This record gives sequence, C-alpha cells and structure tokens, in this order.
Amino acid sequence: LPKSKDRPSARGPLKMRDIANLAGVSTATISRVLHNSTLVDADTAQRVRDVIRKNSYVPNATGTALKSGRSGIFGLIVPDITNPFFADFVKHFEREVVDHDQEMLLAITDHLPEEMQRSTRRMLMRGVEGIAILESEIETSSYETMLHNRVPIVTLNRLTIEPCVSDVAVHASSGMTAAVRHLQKFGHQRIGFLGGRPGQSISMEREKTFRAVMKKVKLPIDKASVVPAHFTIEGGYNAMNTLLEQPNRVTAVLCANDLSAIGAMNAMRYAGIVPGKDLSVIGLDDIDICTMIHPTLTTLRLSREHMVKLFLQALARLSQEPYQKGEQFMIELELIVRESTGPAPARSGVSKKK
Amino acid sequence: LPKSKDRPSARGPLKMRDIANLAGVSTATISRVLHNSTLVDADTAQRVRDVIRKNSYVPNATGTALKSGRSGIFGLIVPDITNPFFADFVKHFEREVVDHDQEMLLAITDHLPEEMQRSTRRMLMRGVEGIAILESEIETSSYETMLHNRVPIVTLNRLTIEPCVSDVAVHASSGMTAAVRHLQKFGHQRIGFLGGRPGQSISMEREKTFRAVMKKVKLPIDKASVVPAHFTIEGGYNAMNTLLEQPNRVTAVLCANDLSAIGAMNAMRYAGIVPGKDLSVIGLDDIDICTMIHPTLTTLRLSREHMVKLFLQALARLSQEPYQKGEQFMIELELIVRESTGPAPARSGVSKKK
DNA sequence: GTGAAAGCGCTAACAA
DNA sequence: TTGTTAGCGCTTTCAC
Repeated sequence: LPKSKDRPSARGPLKMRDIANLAGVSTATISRVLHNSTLVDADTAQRVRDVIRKNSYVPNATGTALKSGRSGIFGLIVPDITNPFFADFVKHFEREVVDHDQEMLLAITDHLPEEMQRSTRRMLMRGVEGIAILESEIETSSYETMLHNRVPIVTLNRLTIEPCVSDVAVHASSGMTAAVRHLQKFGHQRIGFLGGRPGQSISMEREKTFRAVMKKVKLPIDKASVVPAHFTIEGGYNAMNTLLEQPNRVTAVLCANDLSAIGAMNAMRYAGIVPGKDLSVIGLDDIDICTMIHPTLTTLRLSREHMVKLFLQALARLSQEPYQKGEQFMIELELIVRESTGPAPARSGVSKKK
Repeated sequence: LPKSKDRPSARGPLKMRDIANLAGVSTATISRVLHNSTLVDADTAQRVRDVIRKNSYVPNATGTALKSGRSGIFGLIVPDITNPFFADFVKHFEREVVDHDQEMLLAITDHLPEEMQRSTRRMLMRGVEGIAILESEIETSSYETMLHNRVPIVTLNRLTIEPCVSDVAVHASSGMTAAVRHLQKFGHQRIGFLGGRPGQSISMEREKTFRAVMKKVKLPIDKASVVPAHFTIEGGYNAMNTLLEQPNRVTAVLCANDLSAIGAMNAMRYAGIVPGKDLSVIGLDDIDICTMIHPTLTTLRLSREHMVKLFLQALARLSQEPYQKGEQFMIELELIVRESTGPAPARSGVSKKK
C-alpha cells in the first residue's frame, strides 16, 4: 500500500504535503515560501505560490501552534456583551489582536462565578498567551488555576498586582472633579449619585470617589441622594425613582455609568421632569448611544480604544521575562459636555407634572 | 543525556507526560482517565485525578485537535457587535457552543469586504468545523475559498443554498401583516416605512414585504412615505426627519429594525411630536432596550435564541455526510405590542410644537 | 537552493 | 488493566 505521503488528501482541506506534491517540492520549501524566506529560488517560489492560490490552500494553525508552542490566541473574559461598553471593548480588542495576526478567544460570564471557572479552563486548554479579565469579582479557584499555569493576566480595577498579574484601573477622581465643577458653574449645589452597590468593587470605588470629590469642592452630600444602582438602564431607572421620592430634591446627578444615566432620564420623563433642564444628568463611559438620545448625554469618557491598548501592552510586557512582576496601570476620564447638563433651575420645588 | 521524556517541563504549563511521570503511569492511562474510560483501575484513576488536581493540569487542546482532526471550533462572522441584535446573537451563540464543549471564533467585519476576506482566512486556518455568517453581502473570493475548503456554512437571508451551504431567512410577511393589522385596528390608514436601502439585500427584502403586505390589506402607499434608512439609530433619525418634511404626513411607521425605530422616535421628540400618541412606531428585532425606553417600543420580535439554535442545527446537519446538500430554513416574526403604538390622531395636521 | 527527519501534546490501535 | 508506539500538520536544523 502507498504511504500516506502520496495520497491526495482523501477529504477535508489540503495539507502542506499535498501542495508540496503538486508543486514537486518538499514541505520545507512550502513552509519557506509561506514565510517569505529569501533562501528560496524565485521561480520555485512563484510556482509554489501558484499552486497555493489555485487550490485555495490555507495553512493549518493547529500544526503551527503545536510545533511552535505558541497558540497566537489571547483570551478576553467579559461579564456581559450586551452592555455597549463591553461590546465596544470586544470590538477594539478583536481588531487589535487580529491586526497582529493573532486571535481572540472570547468568554462571556454573565456575572456567574461558575462561568468564570469554565472560561479560564477553556482558555488554558486552548493555550492562550494571555488573558484580559474585565470581571471585577474573580472567583478564587479560577484565579489559582491561572496562576498555577503561569499565564499572563491583566485585570480591571482590582488594584492588586502580583507575579504574572497586572492591573488597569480607572482613576476617576480628576474626571469626576471636572464633572462636579462643571455642574457648580451652572449653579448646582445639591448633587446626587446613582451607583455604588455594596459588594461590587467598581461601583463602590466610584461612589467613594464621588464622596471625596464633593468634599474637595466643599459641597455637602445629602445621604438620601446617593442611591445604589445596577450598571444597567433598569438599575438607573429604579434608582432615579427612589431619588425622586426624596424631599428637597437634587438638581443634578452623577451616574456610575451611561446606562444607568439613560435609565435615570427615562424615569424622569415618566415623572414629567425634563432631563438637562429640570435636572442635569452626567453619565460615565461615553458609549455610542450618548449622542443618539434626546437630550444627548454629558458624560465622562472612558476610552475603550485606549483601554484595549493598555491591556494588550500590559499582557505583552508580562510575556517578556524581565517584566513578569506585574504592573499597575491607570486610565483617566475625560468630561464630554452635551445637552443633559444645564443651568440649575431657579428654585427647588419643580412641579411633578407640567 | 536524559530523553525529554524525563525532564519535568522546564517552563510553561504541565503536559500529559509530566502528569504521567508524577502518577507513575503512562500517558495512555492519563488520557483514559481524562475521558472517563472504564478500562482503568479505580485506584489508579483516583491517584491520577489527584495528581491532576494538585497540579492544576489542563490538557492542551492543540494536541487533541491535531490528533483528532477536529478543532471543536465554530466560526461566527458578524458585521457589527455594537448593534444589540448582533451582540445578543453572539451571546447566545457562545453559550450554546460552549455548552457543547466547543469554542466560538468570532470575527467582526465592520461591513468591510476586506475584513470578510481576512475573517474567512482566519477561520480556515484555525480549522473551524462550520461558519455562521450574519453578513448579507458576502464577497466572492471569500466565498470561493470557503467552498474550496468544504467547510459547512450557514448564511442569513441570502435565500440561496448549495452543497455545504445552508441558509436561514427571516420570513417577515406574516409578522408584518400582524403589525399592519394592529395599526389598522387603531384606525391608522397612512402608514410609512423606514428602511430599504438600495443594494442592501435584507433591507430591500423588508421593504418589498412591506409593500406586499400593504397591498394585501388594501392600504395605499404614498411613495414619499417609504424612506431608505441605515439599520442604526442615526439612520432612523435621518429618515424620520425626511419623512416629517412631507405634507399629508403618515400617522404610523414601520421600521426595518429597532435601532432605526429608536432613532425615528428621537427625531419625533425634537420635532415636538409624541411617539405612540401623535405618531405610532413599530420596530423589528425586539432588542432589550425596547422595554427600557420611553415609550416602550412595539416591535416584531426576531428571536436570537431561536436563530442561534437554527444556525447550529443547520451546521450540524451539513457536517453529517448525507446532508451535505444545504437546506433553506425560515424563521418567523412575532408582534409584541407595547406603548409606541396607539390610536391614530383625529386629524392629520398635528402642530409641530406643542 | 532544497530535502530529510525529528518532534511539538495528544489519542488509539495493538501488544502485553 | 496498562504501556508502547505511530502519527496528526507544521517548522527547522542539518545535510546535501
């Protein structure tokens, strides 16, 4: 019986061997041509390229990965791709990674610890060269498995680094200061905050920063004007309804993210309050829809493009031997003024219905 | 010098060989344990499992893939993950695929033909076992490369099948009929349509269906009330502004998707027209935000969950030898009534400002 | 300038 | 019940 060397791939895609046979050269030559090696005769190279094109040959990355020990895959773990912030992050991450001839392996945890565990396992099985984790609560056993396997990791807002683990954190205070000063210039004195859920580290962090900023600019905080909220439209909607029940209502609110700001504006509409006029609103993230709603949303931009660059840079540095230590990176917010903020209304008691 | 068999993996994750050495068995036994083979002694199995756990060993899928010839990866190509419809599709696709111990390879084309080409190449390199393409315009050379490599493909709304290529199409006419009847019951007579961009097959299809439905229910169509629109918030916004310039304005509009419906409602607000009261609006897709805006959007639901199931089922069937032929699947729309539709206003000349 | 051959991590047929 | 071994597609040293 003929050796497998000679059979023209019974089924499935062509292999390098087949191309080699068709071009009358060895697989080594094919490989050289694919890598644009100069050590190959121009004519031979051309002939090989023709055969490749004619047969739509595509090299099998599995073989390459196994041989080289490098998968060329980077993992990305997000809690919820339905949130435009994460969707945009995923989009930029994919683009960046693909532009470097690598792949993205995406995992969506839906905030579930057991999904986090499955995700890390999947990533390790596929031999990812690094993992970006945009999930603030990382379940312990997953974390240990990753450390054990010494895969570079970059986390978001955990403010903790260790060997093989870097972190990118949002430094909110300068941005929030700008936001509050912007409101102050419009004459706002009573400013509320929507967000800050006990136990959720990012949102607690943002609430803490808000308190610090208000102290810095010497504005008092009414306890009842800081309302916990999920990072969703519904979360903001509910929180704003709670806020609206308060006497001596605020004239402006900062929200922990854009989605909750949008929800808050919906709640205001139902209550007959005009956002941007009766009550100013500021979001955080600057997702695309900020400019597509009415009124357009003033917000603190957290650039996904920049974040992605930081994450990938951090991963790259962890991969280089001398940097295995782990580093802390910071990213700033930028105030983007739009229509949802304006002069504070003359007196506090705005009627509920116009 | 000792054979590589004996060295305890200098660096990087442990391999099966290492675990075998630690447990004092051969790699074959490790493999058997990992696959829950019954042919292995209970004690040995336990010992192996302990070693695996203790060392956080994770098998390398690259090896498995190369050996078995099956990558366990399914490709998904979408034009724009920032569109909530696609984001939701990706989410369900990922979940479904991962639940079957497989992976999703995601590509985002941003509607660019050259990205489509790169994407298919990436997919073929990684040896995907099937590709779901949610991009209606498929660039020819990519398509041929895929066919050449005989990888199962399922497309959306192309209404064309061939060997190795199945299609899932949205059958809009019953849903649209329900939508128009719903408006008729509210007394609407002049109904417009936003969408239908020349050259974009999905949107042309939807416009055609709209015309057919209007004919069926014996309602006239004013040429000027069918306005082309991109499938985005901005597209709907612009289209609605065009529509509002018309004399003898419609009292209701169907939109080719939810995003354009949302944009249309924004445009109405700016013009002082109250959506759902002065002018009824119906979307298509039923993305999550439909219930999170004011007024909530009446829409024709296109279930992503169901679509994903169909796509994966179609891919699975193409993989089985006897089904290589390619099949046409259909998916229906379901009318979901919310607040954006209501009784037609008494007379047509609604004032532009209240 | 080109080819032969070994080996990456894993599986499965076969041997013991 | 367990081990030995060949080989999946590719790269690369070494020999020619």
